[in-house]
Amino acid sequence: MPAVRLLLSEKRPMATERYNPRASEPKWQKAWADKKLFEASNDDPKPKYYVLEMFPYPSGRIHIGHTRNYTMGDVVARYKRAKGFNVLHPMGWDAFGMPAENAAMQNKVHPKEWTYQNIATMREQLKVMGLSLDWAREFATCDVDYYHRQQMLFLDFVEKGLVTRKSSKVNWDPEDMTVLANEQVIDGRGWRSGALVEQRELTQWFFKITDYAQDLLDSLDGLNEWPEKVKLMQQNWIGRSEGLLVRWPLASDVAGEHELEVYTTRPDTIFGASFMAIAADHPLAKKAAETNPELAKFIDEVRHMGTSVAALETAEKKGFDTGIRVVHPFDDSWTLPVYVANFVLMEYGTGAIFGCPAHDQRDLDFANKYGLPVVPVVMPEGADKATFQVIDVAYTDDGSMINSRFLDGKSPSQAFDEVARLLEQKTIGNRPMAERKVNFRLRDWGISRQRYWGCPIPMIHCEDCGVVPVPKADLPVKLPDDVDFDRPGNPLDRHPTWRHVKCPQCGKDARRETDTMDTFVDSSWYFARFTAPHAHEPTDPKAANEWLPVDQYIGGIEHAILHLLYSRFFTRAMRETGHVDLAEPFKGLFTQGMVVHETYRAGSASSGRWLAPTEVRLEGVDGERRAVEIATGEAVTIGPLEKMSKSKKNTVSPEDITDGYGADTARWFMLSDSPPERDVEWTDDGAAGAHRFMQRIWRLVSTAAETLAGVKPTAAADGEAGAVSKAAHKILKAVGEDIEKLAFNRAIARIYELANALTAPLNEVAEGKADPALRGACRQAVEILVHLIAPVMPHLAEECWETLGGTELVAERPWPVFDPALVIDNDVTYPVQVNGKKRGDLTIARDADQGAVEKAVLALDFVQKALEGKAPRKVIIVPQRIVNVVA
RNA sequence: GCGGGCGUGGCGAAACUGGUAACCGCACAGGACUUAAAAUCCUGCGUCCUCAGUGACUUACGGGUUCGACCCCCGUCGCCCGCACCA
Repeated sequence: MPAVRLLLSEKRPMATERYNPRASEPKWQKAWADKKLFEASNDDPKPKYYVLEMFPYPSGRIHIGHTRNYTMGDVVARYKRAKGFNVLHPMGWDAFGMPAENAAMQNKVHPKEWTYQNIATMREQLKVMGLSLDWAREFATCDVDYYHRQQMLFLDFVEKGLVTRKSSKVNWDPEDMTVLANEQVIDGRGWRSGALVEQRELTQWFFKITDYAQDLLDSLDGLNEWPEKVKLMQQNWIGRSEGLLVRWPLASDVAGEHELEVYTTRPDTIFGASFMAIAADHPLAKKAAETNPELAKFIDEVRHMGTSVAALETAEKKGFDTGIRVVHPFDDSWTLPVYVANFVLMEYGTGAIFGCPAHDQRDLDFANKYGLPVVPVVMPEGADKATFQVIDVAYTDDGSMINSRFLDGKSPSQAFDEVARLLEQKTIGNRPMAERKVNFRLRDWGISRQRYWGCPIPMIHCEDCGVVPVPKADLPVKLPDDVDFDRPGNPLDRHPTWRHVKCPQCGKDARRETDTMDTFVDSSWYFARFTAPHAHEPTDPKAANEWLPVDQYIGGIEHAILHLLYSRFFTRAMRETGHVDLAEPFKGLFTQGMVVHETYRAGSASSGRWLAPTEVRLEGVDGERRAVEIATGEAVTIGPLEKMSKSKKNTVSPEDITDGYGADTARWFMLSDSPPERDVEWTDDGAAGAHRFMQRIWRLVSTAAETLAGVKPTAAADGEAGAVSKAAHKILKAVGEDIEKLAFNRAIARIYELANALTAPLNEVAEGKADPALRGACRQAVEILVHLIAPVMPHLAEECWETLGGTELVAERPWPVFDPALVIDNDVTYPVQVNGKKRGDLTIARDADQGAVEKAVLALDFVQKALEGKAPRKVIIVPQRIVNVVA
């Protein structure tokens, strides 16, 4: 091959060899690393910029979705660095979690070994991408060094009263002998074992996130660089509601109880009440069941139904009359029955409600089933009080009160206030009959997991002293290495020695807490640790306060609620304990779309074998796309675009692209075309197109390097050279703005435009037809082009820059500055509309006043013709935009 | 059920948020170069028509507001996401 190439280059002196990314990319990566260009200093006086992508779980290999995420962050990091910021762009590993233990059980490999091997593999994969990461700050959450600090934080939180231990209902997998998160329960069964999940009462550790519910809700308003969608999701998750606690007197005492407390957001409908409903595990229900075997049986049934999520969704409303009666707060002669109902949850409010069938669909379904009265108390404006009735659709809108005695005629909100005011004055058992109460859907965060591969909770159980924190001097509580996974359950629990420890208070034999922390704890503060990853304390407050908040956080929408909410809570808790001095960790948030790919099945679309893209050949026949299985030659059904997954085999690995085309092509393709928040479809054609463009840039620049050698870059204002300079400066401005807005697809479209605009002038230069002004303008434009591609195709940019004679690296050069005079044209071309339809153009001096524009427009042929000699009714001139003549 | 989003050429999309609808790319078609192919370069590419114009139509569909609507308002249809017996 070398001989042929030599021949070619002799024949065409300007021809250049194709750019070879496989040779160039490692060279430039080494050059950046040697100069430590991406290692951020905590003492740099430049303004800071912290860009962070959600760190990966070391599952085995980097997924193409990861590379899209990190490429976006990298473009921002490289751009901000060029703009003169001190950029922090770190990377680490969210390394604790179930998959490592599952691997241990299946493949007899220690979770630690499995995890660190995966990290080593994935780190190398990331390095191939040429990301401008500060590897000096790398850590994994399973490093003792990291979880040591997490234990310190935990103890600080305990001291501040931010941690509690309480009993709560959990999903328990009896086969794996562990607690499952709600997401891990599928149709009532454990996602791994397939065993029927039980509800168990377990004593667990909780972070008191509910203490911050109001603040977490209120502060969403200030997060103006967050997607509205994410804020809304968090708002719904926190779920604030304003209502009234109402204490209803029991008609007669039940085992010493003489009131029933309910929570309602609709006290205005109190005269529409027709029954009370309490949860199956409400104390009153339990007491009533003691003397009522039928009721006990019903409660048992409800409990069992409750375990299956699927059953819950379709369950019909069921109730059981306890025989207990309550008295209406406004009418001593009015009693209402108390039911145990399957749709009332003990976890929300007080576990008891009053049912107002006319204005709540569930209550209505229930009332209709059990023949309870349905009395409308709110009617829509204009309805007739005498005839308005509710049959099987509850009325939940606004209106005016009816059938409600002294409330009649008021609005529901007036009635709400009136009921609250009156009941607050009445008393029952020395307490007011009602009080206003804000309720949240948000629950405290249960962090106990009966797992090995997590951060040990640094607490000790002593028979005499109770639960005692591990003294800070004794930290870290290290995970023992000698564990076995032969049996299900938590290996820490059955370890021969690990759990035995002396009580730090009394010195007697005690035992360690064997639960470990939820892995969401690990990811709730890693962004703060990056600011001083080697500090002895969890943070170096000075460094943390200087770097934080993260200016731009980028990751998947799947973390919209849990991870982001927990991190917001953690930052507040860390502020409380003096580790940071801010509440909101992420100033800007961006949620990127997924990388999707077509799916292929041999034969049938519903049951055929899944085929990988590499097993399929695509062909176009009569404009129709068809697919054939390479091995068999048989027809393949092309399925819809789906998230890449192993089960559907529609995955493309980063190496598939980097091995052939190089990292720059992969980076460029993943950011072109689709807006970053939307899904992008991976196609071979698209990747090939990106690679073509990369070669085209190389040809353009290397040709220019020969013909423009020694030419001084100079902007021109007029003529052909002026057009080149204007194009370059306009696009320079636009690309900067687009990157600031993370509109990478638009930035890339602009770069294509610049390359297109430079092609003809550069040909002229190459053919020796260009004057000095054009040569200077072209030289400058090419240099701008190289800097514009640098954030996305950093290796190619370095190669180009070197070819142009640059001595520094592009990675250490400033972003070029556009000349404001060159981005405005002297002339404006107005589209001219007649009655709102475009009929032609008018090109006129930019500074022409409205009178001059109007005069020129009215003189145009097509305007004259349209007006038929009459005067226009109106001429609308929007400066620099458009002219509309109304005939 | 509740909350939110989206719908633009064959495809991914753009339109400075009320001012020329379709930038840029992919695919496709024609041409140049070549013995040939690849690569590269040039041209065309929303639909329709009396194949031409300063033409008609066109942003899911139907209305409205406006000099002017992909953008705002009302209604209909379709797709997607989140939460879900939350009182």
